[in-house]
Amino acid sequence: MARAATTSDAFNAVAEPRRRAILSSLALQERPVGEIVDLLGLGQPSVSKHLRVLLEVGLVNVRRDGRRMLYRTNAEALRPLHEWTGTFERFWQHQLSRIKDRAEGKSSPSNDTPADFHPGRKHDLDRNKN
Amino acid sequence: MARAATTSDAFNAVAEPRRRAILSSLALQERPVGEIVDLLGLGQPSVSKHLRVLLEVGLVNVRRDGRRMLYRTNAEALRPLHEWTGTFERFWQHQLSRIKDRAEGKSSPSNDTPADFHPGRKHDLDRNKN
DNA sequence: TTTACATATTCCCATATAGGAATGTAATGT
DNA sequence: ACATTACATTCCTATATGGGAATATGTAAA
Repeated sequence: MARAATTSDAFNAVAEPRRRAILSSLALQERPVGEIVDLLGLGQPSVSKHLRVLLEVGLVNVRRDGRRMLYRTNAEALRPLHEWTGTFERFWQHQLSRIKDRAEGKSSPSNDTPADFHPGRKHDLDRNKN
Repeated sequence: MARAATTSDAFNAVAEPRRRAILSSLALQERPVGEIVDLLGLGQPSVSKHLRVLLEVGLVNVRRDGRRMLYRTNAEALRPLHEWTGTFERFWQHQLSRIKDRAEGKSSPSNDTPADFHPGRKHDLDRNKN
């Protein structure tokens, strides 16, 4: 099998650095495609295609304004990522505090297994794949 | 150009769901490969290859114990991911309060909320193979 | 209508998968 | 030495990708 589609979930979508750059540029304000092209110095078709991927996984929204399409980041779609990585937070905190604890003669605290990420609902975009 | 290598960074490495499962299973304690194979029900070569990817981006560590290789998650390598997604946190918090405000009947002064537009409702996105 | 502008889509293709089978390699046991 | 255990690597292949050029689509202006 090949790699999972970039449109399969937010994890795959943000694996591409330009898409992360696009998301950052659209977090504060919506922008037309051409502005993203100028800002990031990418080709227009390339930006359009990246936006399409982001749109399919719900990471951005669009609305039309005349002949322009205004895109905007939908931060909510990044929460699964933040929460999954957050499951590991105490492990790296542990490492930092372990040195201190050791110096203070404390015993190691409780542990629990990080959650497996449940992909949850995919967008209802893949109706076409049988 | 093709897609970036899975080994190019943590973002690409964790895009694969099995690798995320592996990371979760190794966060708490180190395990030999065979145990991961049993736990996740994957093929041994497959697990070895995933571990190799994770190792290359620093998401796991290894140490040899006799004929076994004991792997362990290095949570620290997930911090960049957590921090990057964290930069968007205030945006989804913003959205949540907006939703709450609406549910509580508070009036929203101006319409700074771009109409939520989701593709795939009107037309089917034909994702055909060429 | 004709033209210009803004964006989306198509075509082409070199590249990196991910899985399974087969095989290689290292360490241990007898 | 030989068999066994535990992993790693190689070979094979269908598939999705991302970029650029060319083209299509859609909307507004002349």
